[in-house]
Amino acid sequence: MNINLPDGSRRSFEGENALELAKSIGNRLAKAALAAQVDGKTVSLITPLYEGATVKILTFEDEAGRNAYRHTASHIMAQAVLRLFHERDVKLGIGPAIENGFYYDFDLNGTISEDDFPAIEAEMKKIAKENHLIRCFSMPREDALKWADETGGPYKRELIEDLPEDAELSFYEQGEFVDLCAGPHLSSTGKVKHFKLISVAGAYWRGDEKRPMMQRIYATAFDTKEALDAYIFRMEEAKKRDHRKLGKELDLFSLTDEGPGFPFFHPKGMIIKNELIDFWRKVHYDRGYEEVSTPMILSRKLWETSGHWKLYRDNMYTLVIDDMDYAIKPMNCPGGILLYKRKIYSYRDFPMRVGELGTVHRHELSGALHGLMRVRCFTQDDAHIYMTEEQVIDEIIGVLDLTDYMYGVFGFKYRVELSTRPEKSMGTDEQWEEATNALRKALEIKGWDFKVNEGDGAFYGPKIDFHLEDCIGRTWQCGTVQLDFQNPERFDMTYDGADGAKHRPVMIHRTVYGSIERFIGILTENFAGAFPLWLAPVQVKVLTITQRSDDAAQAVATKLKQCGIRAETDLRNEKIGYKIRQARMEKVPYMLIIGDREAESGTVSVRKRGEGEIGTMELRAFTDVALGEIKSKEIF
RNA sequence: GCCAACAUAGCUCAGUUGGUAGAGCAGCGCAUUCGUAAUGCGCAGGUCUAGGGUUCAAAUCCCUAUGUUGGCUCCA
Repeated sequence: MNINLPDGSRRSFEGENALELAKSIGNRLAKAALAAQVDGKTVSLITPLYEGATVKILTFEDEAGRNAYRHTASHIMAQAVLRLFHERDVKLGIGPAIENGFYYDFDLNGTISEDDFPAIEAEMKKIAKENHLIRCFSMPREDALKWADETGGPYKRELIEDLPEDAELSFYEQGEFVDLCAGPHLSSTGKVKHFKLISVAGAYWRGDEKRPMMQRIYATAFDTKEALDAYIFRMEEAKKRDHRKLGKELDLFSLTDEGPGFPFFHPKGMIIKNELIDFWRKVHYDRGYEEVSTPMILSRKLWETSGHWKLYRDNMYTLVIDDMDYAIKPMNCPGGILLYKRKIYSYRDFPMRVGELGTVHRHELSGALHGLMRVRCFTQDDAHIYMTEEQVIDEIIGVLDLTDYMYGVFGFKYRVELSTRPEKSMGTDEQWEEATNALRKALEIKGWDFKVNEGDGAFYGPKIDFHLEDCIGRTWQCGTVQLDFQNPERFDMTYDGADGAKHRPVMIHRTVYGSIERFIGILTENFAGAFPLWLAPVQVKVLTITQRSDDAAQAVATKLKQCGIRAETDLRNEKIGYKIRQARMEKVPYMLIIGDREAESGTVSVRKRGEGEIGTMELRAFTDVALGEIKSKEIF
């Protein structure tokens, strides 16, 4: 048979499938081969090839190869669960490969716990060792439904029913186990060698909270033991950077049982928060933003006008004052709009950029709370931009540039998503269409890659979201740009146009940090607590070797503070090694060590975080370096 | 909110099959005055998350509540 290889070359070989092709190319490739890509479609290695096809052999290096490997591992896991718990009426859900692993959803009597993992893993090893051939076949719809009723179960039946009439219903079989599955899979169970079950969790069937809750087993699989061990080690290491752990160790913030989801900021955490705010103010002032502040509590009437009372009620904390209903603000916009309405605007005032560091309260579900990442009280670095329709694209681009610039200062990579109309929303389809297109167009002009997130917009408009990663790769939405055609109408906002007539302004809601709390969480994890100098709560620690140098050390610290550098002294009667160790654990960027020699010559011995001793110098030389580093917001 | 697991000193954690609570670090005191990741000795510190129940006896077993963790849902 003749086929084309990805590099464009043609190849003839004896045989009919990709496995035989791989063997003809080389033994190592045949061993590493997991699946094949035939004219762009991923298939099993034993799927027959056809004359003239372009074929790429997939290994664990390829995403599609990894997915096939892990998908097969998930079938092996399901097979093991069926064997072990056959008396518990196991019904299968779905079991896909995901980033870094795979899962399978089960519905069964009783619960699966982590205590069951060793038995499941042992059974999986057995199934792998039995080395069942994995065969793909398809069934007519009628037979497939019959299969579902007899063995597949109600969830599989639902999946079959939801597939289009003309869809091919493919099944994969390994030993006694058969599953409805689009595939592709490895050629046999023996190819799956290194796997580990990670956790069990509840998961609603098809992600719908009104449907039954399944038990999901998360697991991972790799092609070599080394890769599996390395992954497990990496995850363990990553957990050491968890902001909840570092927040406690570095004394930045805390959460108490008395206020679930309501964070407390300690003095050191407050320094970081204030530095972020100072930076934010400077950047926004430079870009033509003004700053306002609106009240925490406003009346029900306002929230009815804005639509929150109807569409956001479950998340609002309400209270009664003088027999009238009020709500603690869950968003800043309605208050901001009241400010807008205090006077009459001209088109000449536009675009008008109004910022607000607004603290909002939202009743988030208890199970959703997560350190500083998901809280019930947080400060948004909000801003509302009022403009004419012609100014919309430029203003969106301005916000995208601003966000890109600010994230760049922290060295963050981010992912962009465009979120469209949700079910609970207001406005006409045309308005949504127009607003969504404006956002899309701005992204296209920037030439940025973005993912469309259907139905994830705010209830008053579509949005562009910026997502940042935490220590173990979970992403959190931070910055957002939301286009709002609704509120200007609901609040009857106007401006005077060049034609002398009243016009409706367009409104953008936007944040860069998103929530200062969440951003601090992301910062902490990304820097593993070793904040760049400008953010470090303690920038310099002055350590003495003996108490003879106390006066000199105190003089140095005073001088540093006069220069605007956050300095602390450690004058305890302890050995220098002990003080250094402690300052290192506190991740202080610079240590200045003062002994008799330095005290006498008026110098400081400098230790830099991550580098160790960098030499003895005049204090003035050190402050020049430090102040330069602070000013430039150097990351490393 | 839902599913599961967990909750012991300021922190990190021990605590066998139920027999009445322990370590390290941190803190305090004393000695030591030391040159780049831990000086020694001593002292103090806990209604074992809360409330019920079983038992002669509960940190340990059972219920309930609260909180936390991993997910689902949701979201900045």
